[in-house]
Amino acid sequence: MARRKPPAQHGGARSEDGQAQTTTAPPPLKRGPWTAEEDEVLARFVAREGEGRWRTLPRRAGLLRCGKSCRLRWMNYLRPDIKRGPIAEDEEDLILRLHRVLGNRWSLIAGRLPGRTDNEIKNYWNSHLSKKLIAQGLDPRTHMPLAAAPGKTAAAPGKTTATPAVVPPQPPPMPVLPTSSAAATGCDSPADGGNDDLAATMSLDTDGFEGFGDQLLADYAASRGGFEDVMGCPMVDDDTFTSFLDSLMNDRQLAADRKDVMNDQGGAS
DNA sequence: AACTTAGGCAACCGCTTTAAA
DNA sequence: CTTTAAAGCGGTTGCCTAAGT
Repeated sequence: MARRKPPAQHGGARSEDGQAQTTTAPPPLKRGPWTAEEDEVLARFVAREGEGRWRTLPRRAGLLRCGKSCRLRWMNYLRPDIKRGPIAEDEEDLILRLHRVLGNRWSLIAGRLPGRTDNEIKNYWNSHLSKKLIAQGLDPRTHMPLAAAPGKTAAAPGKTTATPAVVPPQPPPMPVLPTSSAAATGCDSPADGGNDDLAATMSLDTDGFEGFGDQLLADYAASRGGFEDVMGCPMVDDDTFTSFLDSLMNDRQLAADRKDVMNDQGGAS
């Protein structure tokens, strides 16, 4: 399935990055749904030449698509390791837990679900899981009870009897994310719509919020033998981060960690 | 049976980050 | 150090289909 507005003959030639083009009359790029033939051409080309150099790939492969489109098609559909079929219950549970920790970091979440793409998870979240949380009276962005969200008085749609099952009373901890290329620099960029935005939308005190996550990560990392602290951002390697995530996604561990942190903060501040 | 509405999802857009020149 | 190109990411769009009226 795939639809997009028809070629639209780009109102002013633009590159795949949306930047103005100055070069001479490029062939009109095809847009919209991919055909089986195009899929085959792309798959065969990538199998032969490997991934990368997406910008020049269409020309080399003989496709009338922009490189971005080729990359997306490959990443989200043609890659051989992509898992097909509905999201399993355990996968759904994992997504929920990861989202509670990571927020809308779809690529990071997808990285922990082998065979699933960020796009797939994002779509699944928006169409299924967010509604599921709302039905449980939880804010899908914060995983906090809707009624308790500051500035919001409205209860869940089906408010009356549908009280949330088990509600974590604290905000999700937000560690620095050193995994994957995008997060390789450690500190989250305020401009990437990541944790800072999330913190803001959670209407939480930012310092307390960050302190909470950092403190939790610090405690954890310390228990693992410590870590560097660069520019105020704890830096951990991928293994540590993975373990950290694992621990966060273990409810009992999470509860214990949170209790410790809350005790620390309650007594210190 | 015909029409309307809502859900699902692939693809595109715009922006940021990273790497190379 | 600055500029530019390439890649990656999250948000959004819009079509198809199923469900509802």
